[in-house]
Amino acid sequence: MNLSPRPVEATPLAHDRVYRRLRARIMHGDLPPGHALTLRGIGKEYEVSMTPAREAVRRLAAEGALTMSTSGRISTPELSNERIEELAALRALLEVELASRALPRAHMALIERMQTINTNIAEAVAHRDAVSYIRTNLEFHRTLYLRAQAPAMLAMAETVWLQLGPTMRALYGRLRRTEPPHFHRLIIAALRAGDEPGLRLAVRSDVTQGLRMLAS
Amino acid sequence: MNLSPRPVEATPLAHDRVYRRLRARIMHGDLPPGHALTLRGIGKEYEVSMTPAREAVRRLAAEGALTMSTSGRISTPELSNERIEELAALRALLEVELASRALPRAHMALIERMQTINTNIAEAVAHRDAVSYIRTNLEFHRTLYLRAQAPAMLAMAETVWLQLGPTMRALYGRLRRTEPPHFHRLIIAALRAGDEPGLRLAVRSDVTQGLRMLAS
DNA sequence: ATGATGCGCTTGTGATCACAAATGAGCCAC
DNA sequence: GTGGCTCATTTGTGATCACAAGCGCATCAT
Repeated sequence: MNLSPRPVEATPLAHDRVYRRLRARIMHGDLPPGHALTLRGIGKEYEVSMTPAREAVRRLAAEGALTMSTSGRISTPELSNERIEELAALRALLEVELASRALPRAHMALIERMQTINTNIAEAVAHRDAVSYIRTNLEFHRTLYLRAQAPAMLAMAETVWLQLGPTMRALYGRLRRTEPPHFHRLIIAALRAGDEPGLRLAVRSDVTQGLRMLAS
Repeated sequence: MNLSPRPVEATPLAHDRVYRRLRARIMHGDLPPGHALTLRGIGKEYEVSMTPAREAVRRLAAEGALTMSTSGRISTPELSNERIEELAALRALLEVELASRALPRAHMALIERMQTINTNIAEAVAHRDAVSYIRTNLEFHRTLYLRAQAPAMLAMAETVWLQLGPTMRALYGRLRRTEPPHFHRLIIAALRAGDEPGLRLAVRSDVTQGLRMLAS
């Protein structure tokens, strides 16, 4: 048996580092729709060669976080209105189910953590910081969904978030919002009350409300 | 403007060929759970170098069609019962919605095509051919869902099929089935009648029935 | 017989390179 | 000025290579 003091920290793998950092930037709306990227540029930025950069890009393209033209040029996607509506419907479908599964497992500590995150969201809104707003908003949802104990379902929801990242940045950039998300309070209230139909409605409303106005 | 007689057939790209052929094999149950693969072996089989083979494998691993050990070894996944049940729930969630969206667009020609496919399924069952059974069964579902005009949703459903491919092979291999799928007839009947609740129930039953017995 | 040990070979990773295609800026003709 | 053409540059693709780590088998001691 191997009892040698093997280092615990796994994955110093180059392509995985690049993938994760790029993924976070895209999901959180750091890049606008249609933004162009190059393999050599990515490699230079993350101090790797083209090979791991290409693997990271390929994976993100497969997940819909990046698009590749017929000639292989890389850019963030510019979604059609039909695609946006479909992704919003997917969010509703998946996240309502995730919330419903998380409800029986949601104890008080979780609800309080969500409330804390909600104040951070309000802060991001006050500072007109689109990236912070998107990131904390997703953190609010993910905190709840982690309790659903449904990793494949959560992964699919995150893939949808990823595809919507650049588009959400474009939305929240031009949307002059002043109040923190209203439906988050309804979600928290439904969680406290153990009200499943109310929770499903609140999540569906929160998810579709913001995205309905994306259809410019 | 470019009026040169450019060849119409796009994508002679090596990594894409490898990806598609591997994906089809996995989705249709050509490989059992836990089957090991190597980059050099794949490259040799499809007459490419390691580079495109690795890109194809990475993409399939990202979609859950392959698993990579901490040391990078490649194999088809061996799913836990919890994961199987979660994927079955995802199938139900997504495919019920897809069927529901396809219903108003399903004209007679589509229903007749589905019926033809259904006879092919019966034939595969009669021949005890697991791969043919899985392939024609998925073709039956995809034919319906294509009418939903929801490409992102269909892509997610196919990702679930992909993850279940090897496991479904293992199931249908040991399951001695004699009759063609019963719920397919209910799906067709609901389509003819324009009965949406009946269609949703039939699809959900068909999807969960086969997978419920996967939990050995 | 059983378990540990050591080693050779297989395997994935990432860098580099040659190549072809496409892009875009500059130039020219009208 | 406007439109089309040309060419240098950028960019993605895929092959090859050096390297390190892991797996598995044979060997050996007990």
